[in-house]
Amino acid sequence: MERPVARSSPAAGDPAAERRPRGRPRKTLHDRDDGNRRQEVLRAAARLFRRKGFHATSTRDIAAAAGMRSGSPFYHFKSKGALLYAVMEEGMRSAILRQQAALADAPAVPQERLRLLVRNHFDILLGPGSDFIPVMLYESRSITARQRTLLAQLQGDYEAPWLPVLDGLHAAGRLRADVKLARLLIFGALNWSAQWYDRRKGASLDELTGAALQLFIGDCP
Amino acid sequence: MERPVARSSPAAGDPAAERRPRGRPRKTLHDRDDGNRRQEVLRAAARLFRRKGFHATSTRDIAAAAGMRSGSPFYHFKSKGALLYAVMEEGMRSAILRQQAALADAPAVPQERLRLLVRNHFDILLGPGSDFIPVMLYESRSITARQRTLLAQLQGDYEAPWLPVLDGLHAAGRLRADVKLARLLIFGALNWSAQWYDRRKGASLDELTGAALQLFIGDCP
DNA sequence: CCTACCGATCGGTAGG
DNA sequence: CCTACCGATCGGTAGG
Repeated sequence: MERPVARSSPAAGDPAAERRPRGRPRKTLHDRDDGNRRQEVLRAAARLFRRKGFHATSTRDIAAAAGMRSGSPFYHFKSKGALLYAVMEEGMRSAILRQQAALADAPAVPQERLRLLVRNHFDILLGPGSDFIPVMLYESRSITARQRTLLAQLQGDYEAPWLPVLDGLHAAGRLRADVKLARLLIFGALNWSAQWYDRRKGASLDELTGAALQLFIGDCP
Repeated sequence: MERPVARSSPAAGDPAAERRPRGRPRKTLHDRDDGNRRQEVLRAAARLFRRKGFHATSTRDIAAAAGMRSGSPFYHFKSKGALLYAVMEEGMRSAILRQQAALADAPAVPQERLRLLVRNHFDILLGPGSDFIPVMLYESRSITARQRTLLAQLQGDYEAPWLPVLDGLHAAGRLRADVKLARLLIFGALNWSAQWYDRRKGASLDELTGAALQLFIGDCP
């Protein structure tokens, strides 16, 4: 949808390309049009949007980070805004898949399911390659209302498995607060970690998960 | 420091000012140079920075919101960045004062002190005129390292009263998690509310406070 | 605080 | 995907 229906034929056979004097650096001689360029643009954008913010990042920054010229990102995405949305959507789809995988072999006891959900959430937010979801969390002002609606559906899918778990803990008396508010407060506690967590120092994700579980559902009895 | 040492004399006596044909709207005939214009710029900036973000807000937007021409904000602030920092610093100084006032007649029991701190935090974050602190929380990427250092000191002052309270709750067994991590998670849960709370619907700040207290220190026994 | 203005940067596009 | 380019906008300033 962001990509033209038909692409021009590959540059192969273009004599100028073979004689190119000092081309920009390429990883290999044959990686052009290998279909990964779009992903590279997406990854570069996620990284820069997270570090500097959407409006502080120029499409030229993104192009340079992906080893392209300034106009080339627009071959893959029809606008800067479409690129931002693509980062967010990709982040959500990946998060949902990873969450489903994490729950696949989970026990039914809500306390352990919550631990898996929290641990997975931290991993999505703070683990390697974790730029996409923070961008979604912190740049939502910059997308259109329609895009926000579409994302809200994916977020609903992501939150769906949390609700029965929290309800179960509430029913068991381990979560005293109103479940609706508790959910919002819990996501806040987790999401905010993207602002302060430093992978190279401090607690591990397991320690973080343990602290969160203790904070939310204690171990009083 | 952001304002020139000496100001030119007031416009009084300037004949052109008296003959001004159709001036931009003024609230009164005598409010020029009344010293409030700087505050109006600051408030307009806080409002716009919060709603649209720092980089998505132009100094022209701010000028218009304050009823000025495009160049005039620079009479009060030497740059857009200085204006952003002024919003953040003003927000922190105000928050510290309000917190001190809230604690002035507080009981010594940690549970009730935490309730006061949380309730006051929500008020600072979500109450009327609450644009300054959200800007500080969500636009910190856009200030310089030196400014971040200065703000960190004010944030330290703000967090200072929380630490003995959390330590007390930990010692009493009401807060099981590591205190350092608990503090970060708690502030996350509270600060994230700026993203979803809607004053016109949903819970009141008292209900929010109650839910937060239940979530963090339960009421198990 | 306004007027008039400047240089720089930016998103985006035509054509190949 | 590059080259060459455009119109718009932006932060900021001189001078009054």
